[in-house]
Amino acid sequence: MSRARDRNTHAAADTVVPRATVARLSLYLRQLARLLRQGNQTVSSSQLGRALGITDAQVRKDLGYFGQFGYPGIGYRVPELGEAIRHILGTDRAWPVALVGVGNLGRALLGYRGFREQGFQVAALFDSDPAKVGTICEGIRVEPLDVLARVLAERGIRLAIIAVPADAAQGVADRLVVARIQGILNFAPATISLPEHVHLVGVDLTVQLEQLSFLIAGGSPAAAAEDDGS
Amino acid sequence: MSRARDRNTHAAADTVVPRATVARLSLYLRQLARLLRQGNQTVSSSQLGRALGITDAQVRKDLGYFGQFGYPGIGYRVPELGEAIRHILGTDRAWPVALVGVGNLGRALLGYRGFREQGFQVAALFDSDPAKVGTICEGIRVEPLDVLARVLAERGIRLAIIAVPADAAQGVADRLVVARIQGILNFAPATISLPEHVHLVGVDLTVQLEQLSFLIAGGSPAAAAEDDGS
DNA sequence: TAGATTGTTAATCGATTAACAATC
DNA sequence: TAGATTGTTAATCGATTAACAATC
Repeated sequence: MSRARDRNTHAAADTVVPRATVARLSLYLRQLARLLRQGNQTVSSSQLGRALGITDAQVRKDLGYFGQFGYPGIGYRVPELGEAIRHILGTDRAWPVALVGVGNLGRALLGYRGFREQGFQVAALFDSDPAKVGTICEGIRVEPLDVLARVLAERGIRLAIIAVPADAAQGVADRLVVARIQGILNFAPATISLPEHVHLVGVDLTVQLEQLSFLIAGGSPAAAAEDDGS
Repeated sequence: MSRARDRNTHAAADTVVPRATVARLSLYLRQLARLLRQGNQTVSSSQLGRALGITDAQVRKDLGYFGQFGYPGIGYRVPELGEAIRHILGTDRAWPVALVGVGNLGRALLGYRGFREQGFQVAALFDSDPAKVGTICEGIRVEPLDVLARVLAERGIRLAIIAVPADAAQGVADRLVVARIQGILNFAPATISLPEHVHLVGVDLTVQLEQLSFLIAGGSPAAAAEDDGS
């Protein structure tokens, strides 16, 4: 379809892509959306990098893992590169996801517009609390964990979000694995272990919070030793 | 006080600690809490590493940035190491934080127990929506952004959480900087830029979600090129 | 003492950056 | 054509792992 796509579009099948590269792909996509809104038709690796605080070489290297998308002397065509990245990330499709845990955090995630914008649609809700089972949130009935496997299969769900308390997280993960889940986004502040073939991405607020605390509490080993000066 | 603390407890003042090391410190702390609950008095670097899926050398190296906490032949004393890490992370103190943006996500964060458990206490709420200003959430009055500087100073707040829409994030960040904030935890899916001296930790759900999508959509460059084979 | 385990230095691995021929 | 910018290889940088003398 697009010119760049016609060209050599994949590296060797066994090339390993660093996680950091995939994370930056999301940032490129976000910046491309902004550029498109502003009416820019092309962008160079150095412009893209400058906006995100990374080098131009990094931008080109990241994209280079997936193919050739640019035009020497010109740069990248904004709409075309956006489409290509969306395809790489798999966000050019709709992903139905299951949300396990309809507590405080779970309900907030359910109301989070960003999910739908990114092509993720919560298609099933689960909770272990009998008082919550049967209630309706955002139009979806809360199901008990027993029917996990059946519901996932019926609704073609391959992704799950865990938003349960830390001590319940591993148990839920195990049940999701049995129900043949393929990827888990874990919000519980817990280290969970999974078989190789199930992908895990963790959003650990505790860790992030402690990072920040560390940074402002002093941040250097010396400061940690010096103690309460001030 | 404790024996380990008496010994050489800090590296050279200019040693740079990798962010990844700080993140792992949080995981060590979490595992130590579990061990303590189970009644373990000591733990070795290899036990700690095995529980978290990292090498024993990594554990010792991470701790080595901050001092000597172990006992050759024995390992680490669980309560003592826990205390030491809490001190390094700065979570042995209470941190009052400001929460900007009392929407869906903001209110969920407000109700999140994990914050308080980690020593963070939301001590001020802000929102730009006049309809929300003056309302009370969890016992705290929502203030307008105009009074940011005064309220932060009055309540001794050095940390802020941004939970506003993406297009408002940079503006809020700028106002926080003017109000002399020292660290920001940003939940808005936006790249924000700050002066050097203000610390930033981002929790970017979009990026995490796209990571997961990438992993299950294929994950390899080849899969991205192969297209819809399923 | 013998066995276990630390703290730390050296070796390895992987990711970022620089450089530049090829291309528009 | 001259100027700009890519894709990619080589050089650099930083983080992880291995190894081992010192210590309990």
